Amino acid sequence: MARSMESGDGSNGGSGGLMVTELSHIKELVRQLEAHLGGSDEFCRHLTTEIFSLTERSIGIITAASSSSGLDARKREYAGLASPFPATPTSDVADGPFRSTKKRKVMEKRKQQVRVSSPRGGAGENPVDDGHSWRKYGQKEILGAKHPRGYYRCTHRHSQGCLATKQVQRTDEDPALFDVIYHGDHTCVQRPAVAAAPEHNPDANSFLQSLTAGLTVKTEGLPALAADPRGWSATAPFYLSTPTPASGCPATAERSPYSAPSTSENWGVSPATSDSNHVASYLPFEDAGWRGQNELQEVVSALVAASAPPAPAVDGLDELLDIDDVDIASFFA
DNA sequence: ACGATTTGACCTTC
DNA sequence: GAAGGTCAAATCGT
Repeated sequence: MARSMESGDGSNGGSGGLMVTELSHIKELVRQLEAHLGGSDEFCRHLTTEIFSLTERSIGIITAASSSSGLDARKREYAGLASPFPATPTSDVADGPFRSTKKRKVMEKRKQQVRVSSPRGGAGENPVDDGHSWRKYGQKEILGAKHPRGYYRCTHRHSQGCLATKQVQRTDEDPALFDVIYHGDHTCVQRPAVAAAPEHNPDANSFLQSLTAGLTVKTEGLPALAADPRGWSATAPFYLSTPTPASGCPATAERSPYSAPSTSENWGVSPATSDSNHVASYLPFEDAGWRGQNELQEVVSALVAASAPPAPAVDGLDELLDIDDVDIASFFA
């Protein structure tokens, strides 16, 4: 979908309208579903409400992205949707790529926060491979957090001056989930080994088909991920991300928008054996075209999470319900 | 031997 | 001074 939204250099022009139409259709179907459900199943009703809200939100995002310059959307992305945490105070000022002292590194301002699951359902030490090769350079116990935060920088930092970094921290509430904060853009060259599956999705129907595929994979391959209590999106195990303008750095370039990985073990992992040849599988940050797409990704991811059947455990359901009440309210605040 | 990880020290910001 | 981010020597894995 992201790809269909891309429509050249990030304008969301043509296909956006189609998508809005299709999303409106989803809305209507959900409304009908809700009507059919009556009062029979509270959880199902909750889900329909959730899906309805997210669909509306998606429409809003598409509309906004296609009618406005990127600034506002990006501000929103940083301020509310993606990052519940205050911006790193030291990250505002640009600086040279290298320094000679131990002066604190000044990060690029661009920042993206996502939540990812462990590829082994929580057993893995690290979240799923995001397609870039990272080198760990530090770990720190964080006050109030149960798990330490790992600091990673791009493997090609020295060879290519790539300044991308990320911080990975296991969430307190669910050890299977990781909070990943990305700083800076990859400027390194990491040639994608494969450009998986659907090459292009020209219209919203493709988007919906792929969304369905994503839902299936999500449901079958991984434990249900509840919508986040703090308004995070649970990053679904499929790629909704998107290709960036052709002029972008190869590391951030092409990938099919949502090639659904087949298992929880291998999704997002490059088939290449060399760590420097990872597929640019999902791109937490990028220019123009990504802006609104990312928001939509979050929306769809959350939609997927909300649509996934809850784990058998009953308490999970209660938690989910509580969480989503807050989440929904925040959407329209 | 080389690259990645670990970990304590150091640095910056608040 | 506390907390978070980074450095770099030591260590580990291949």
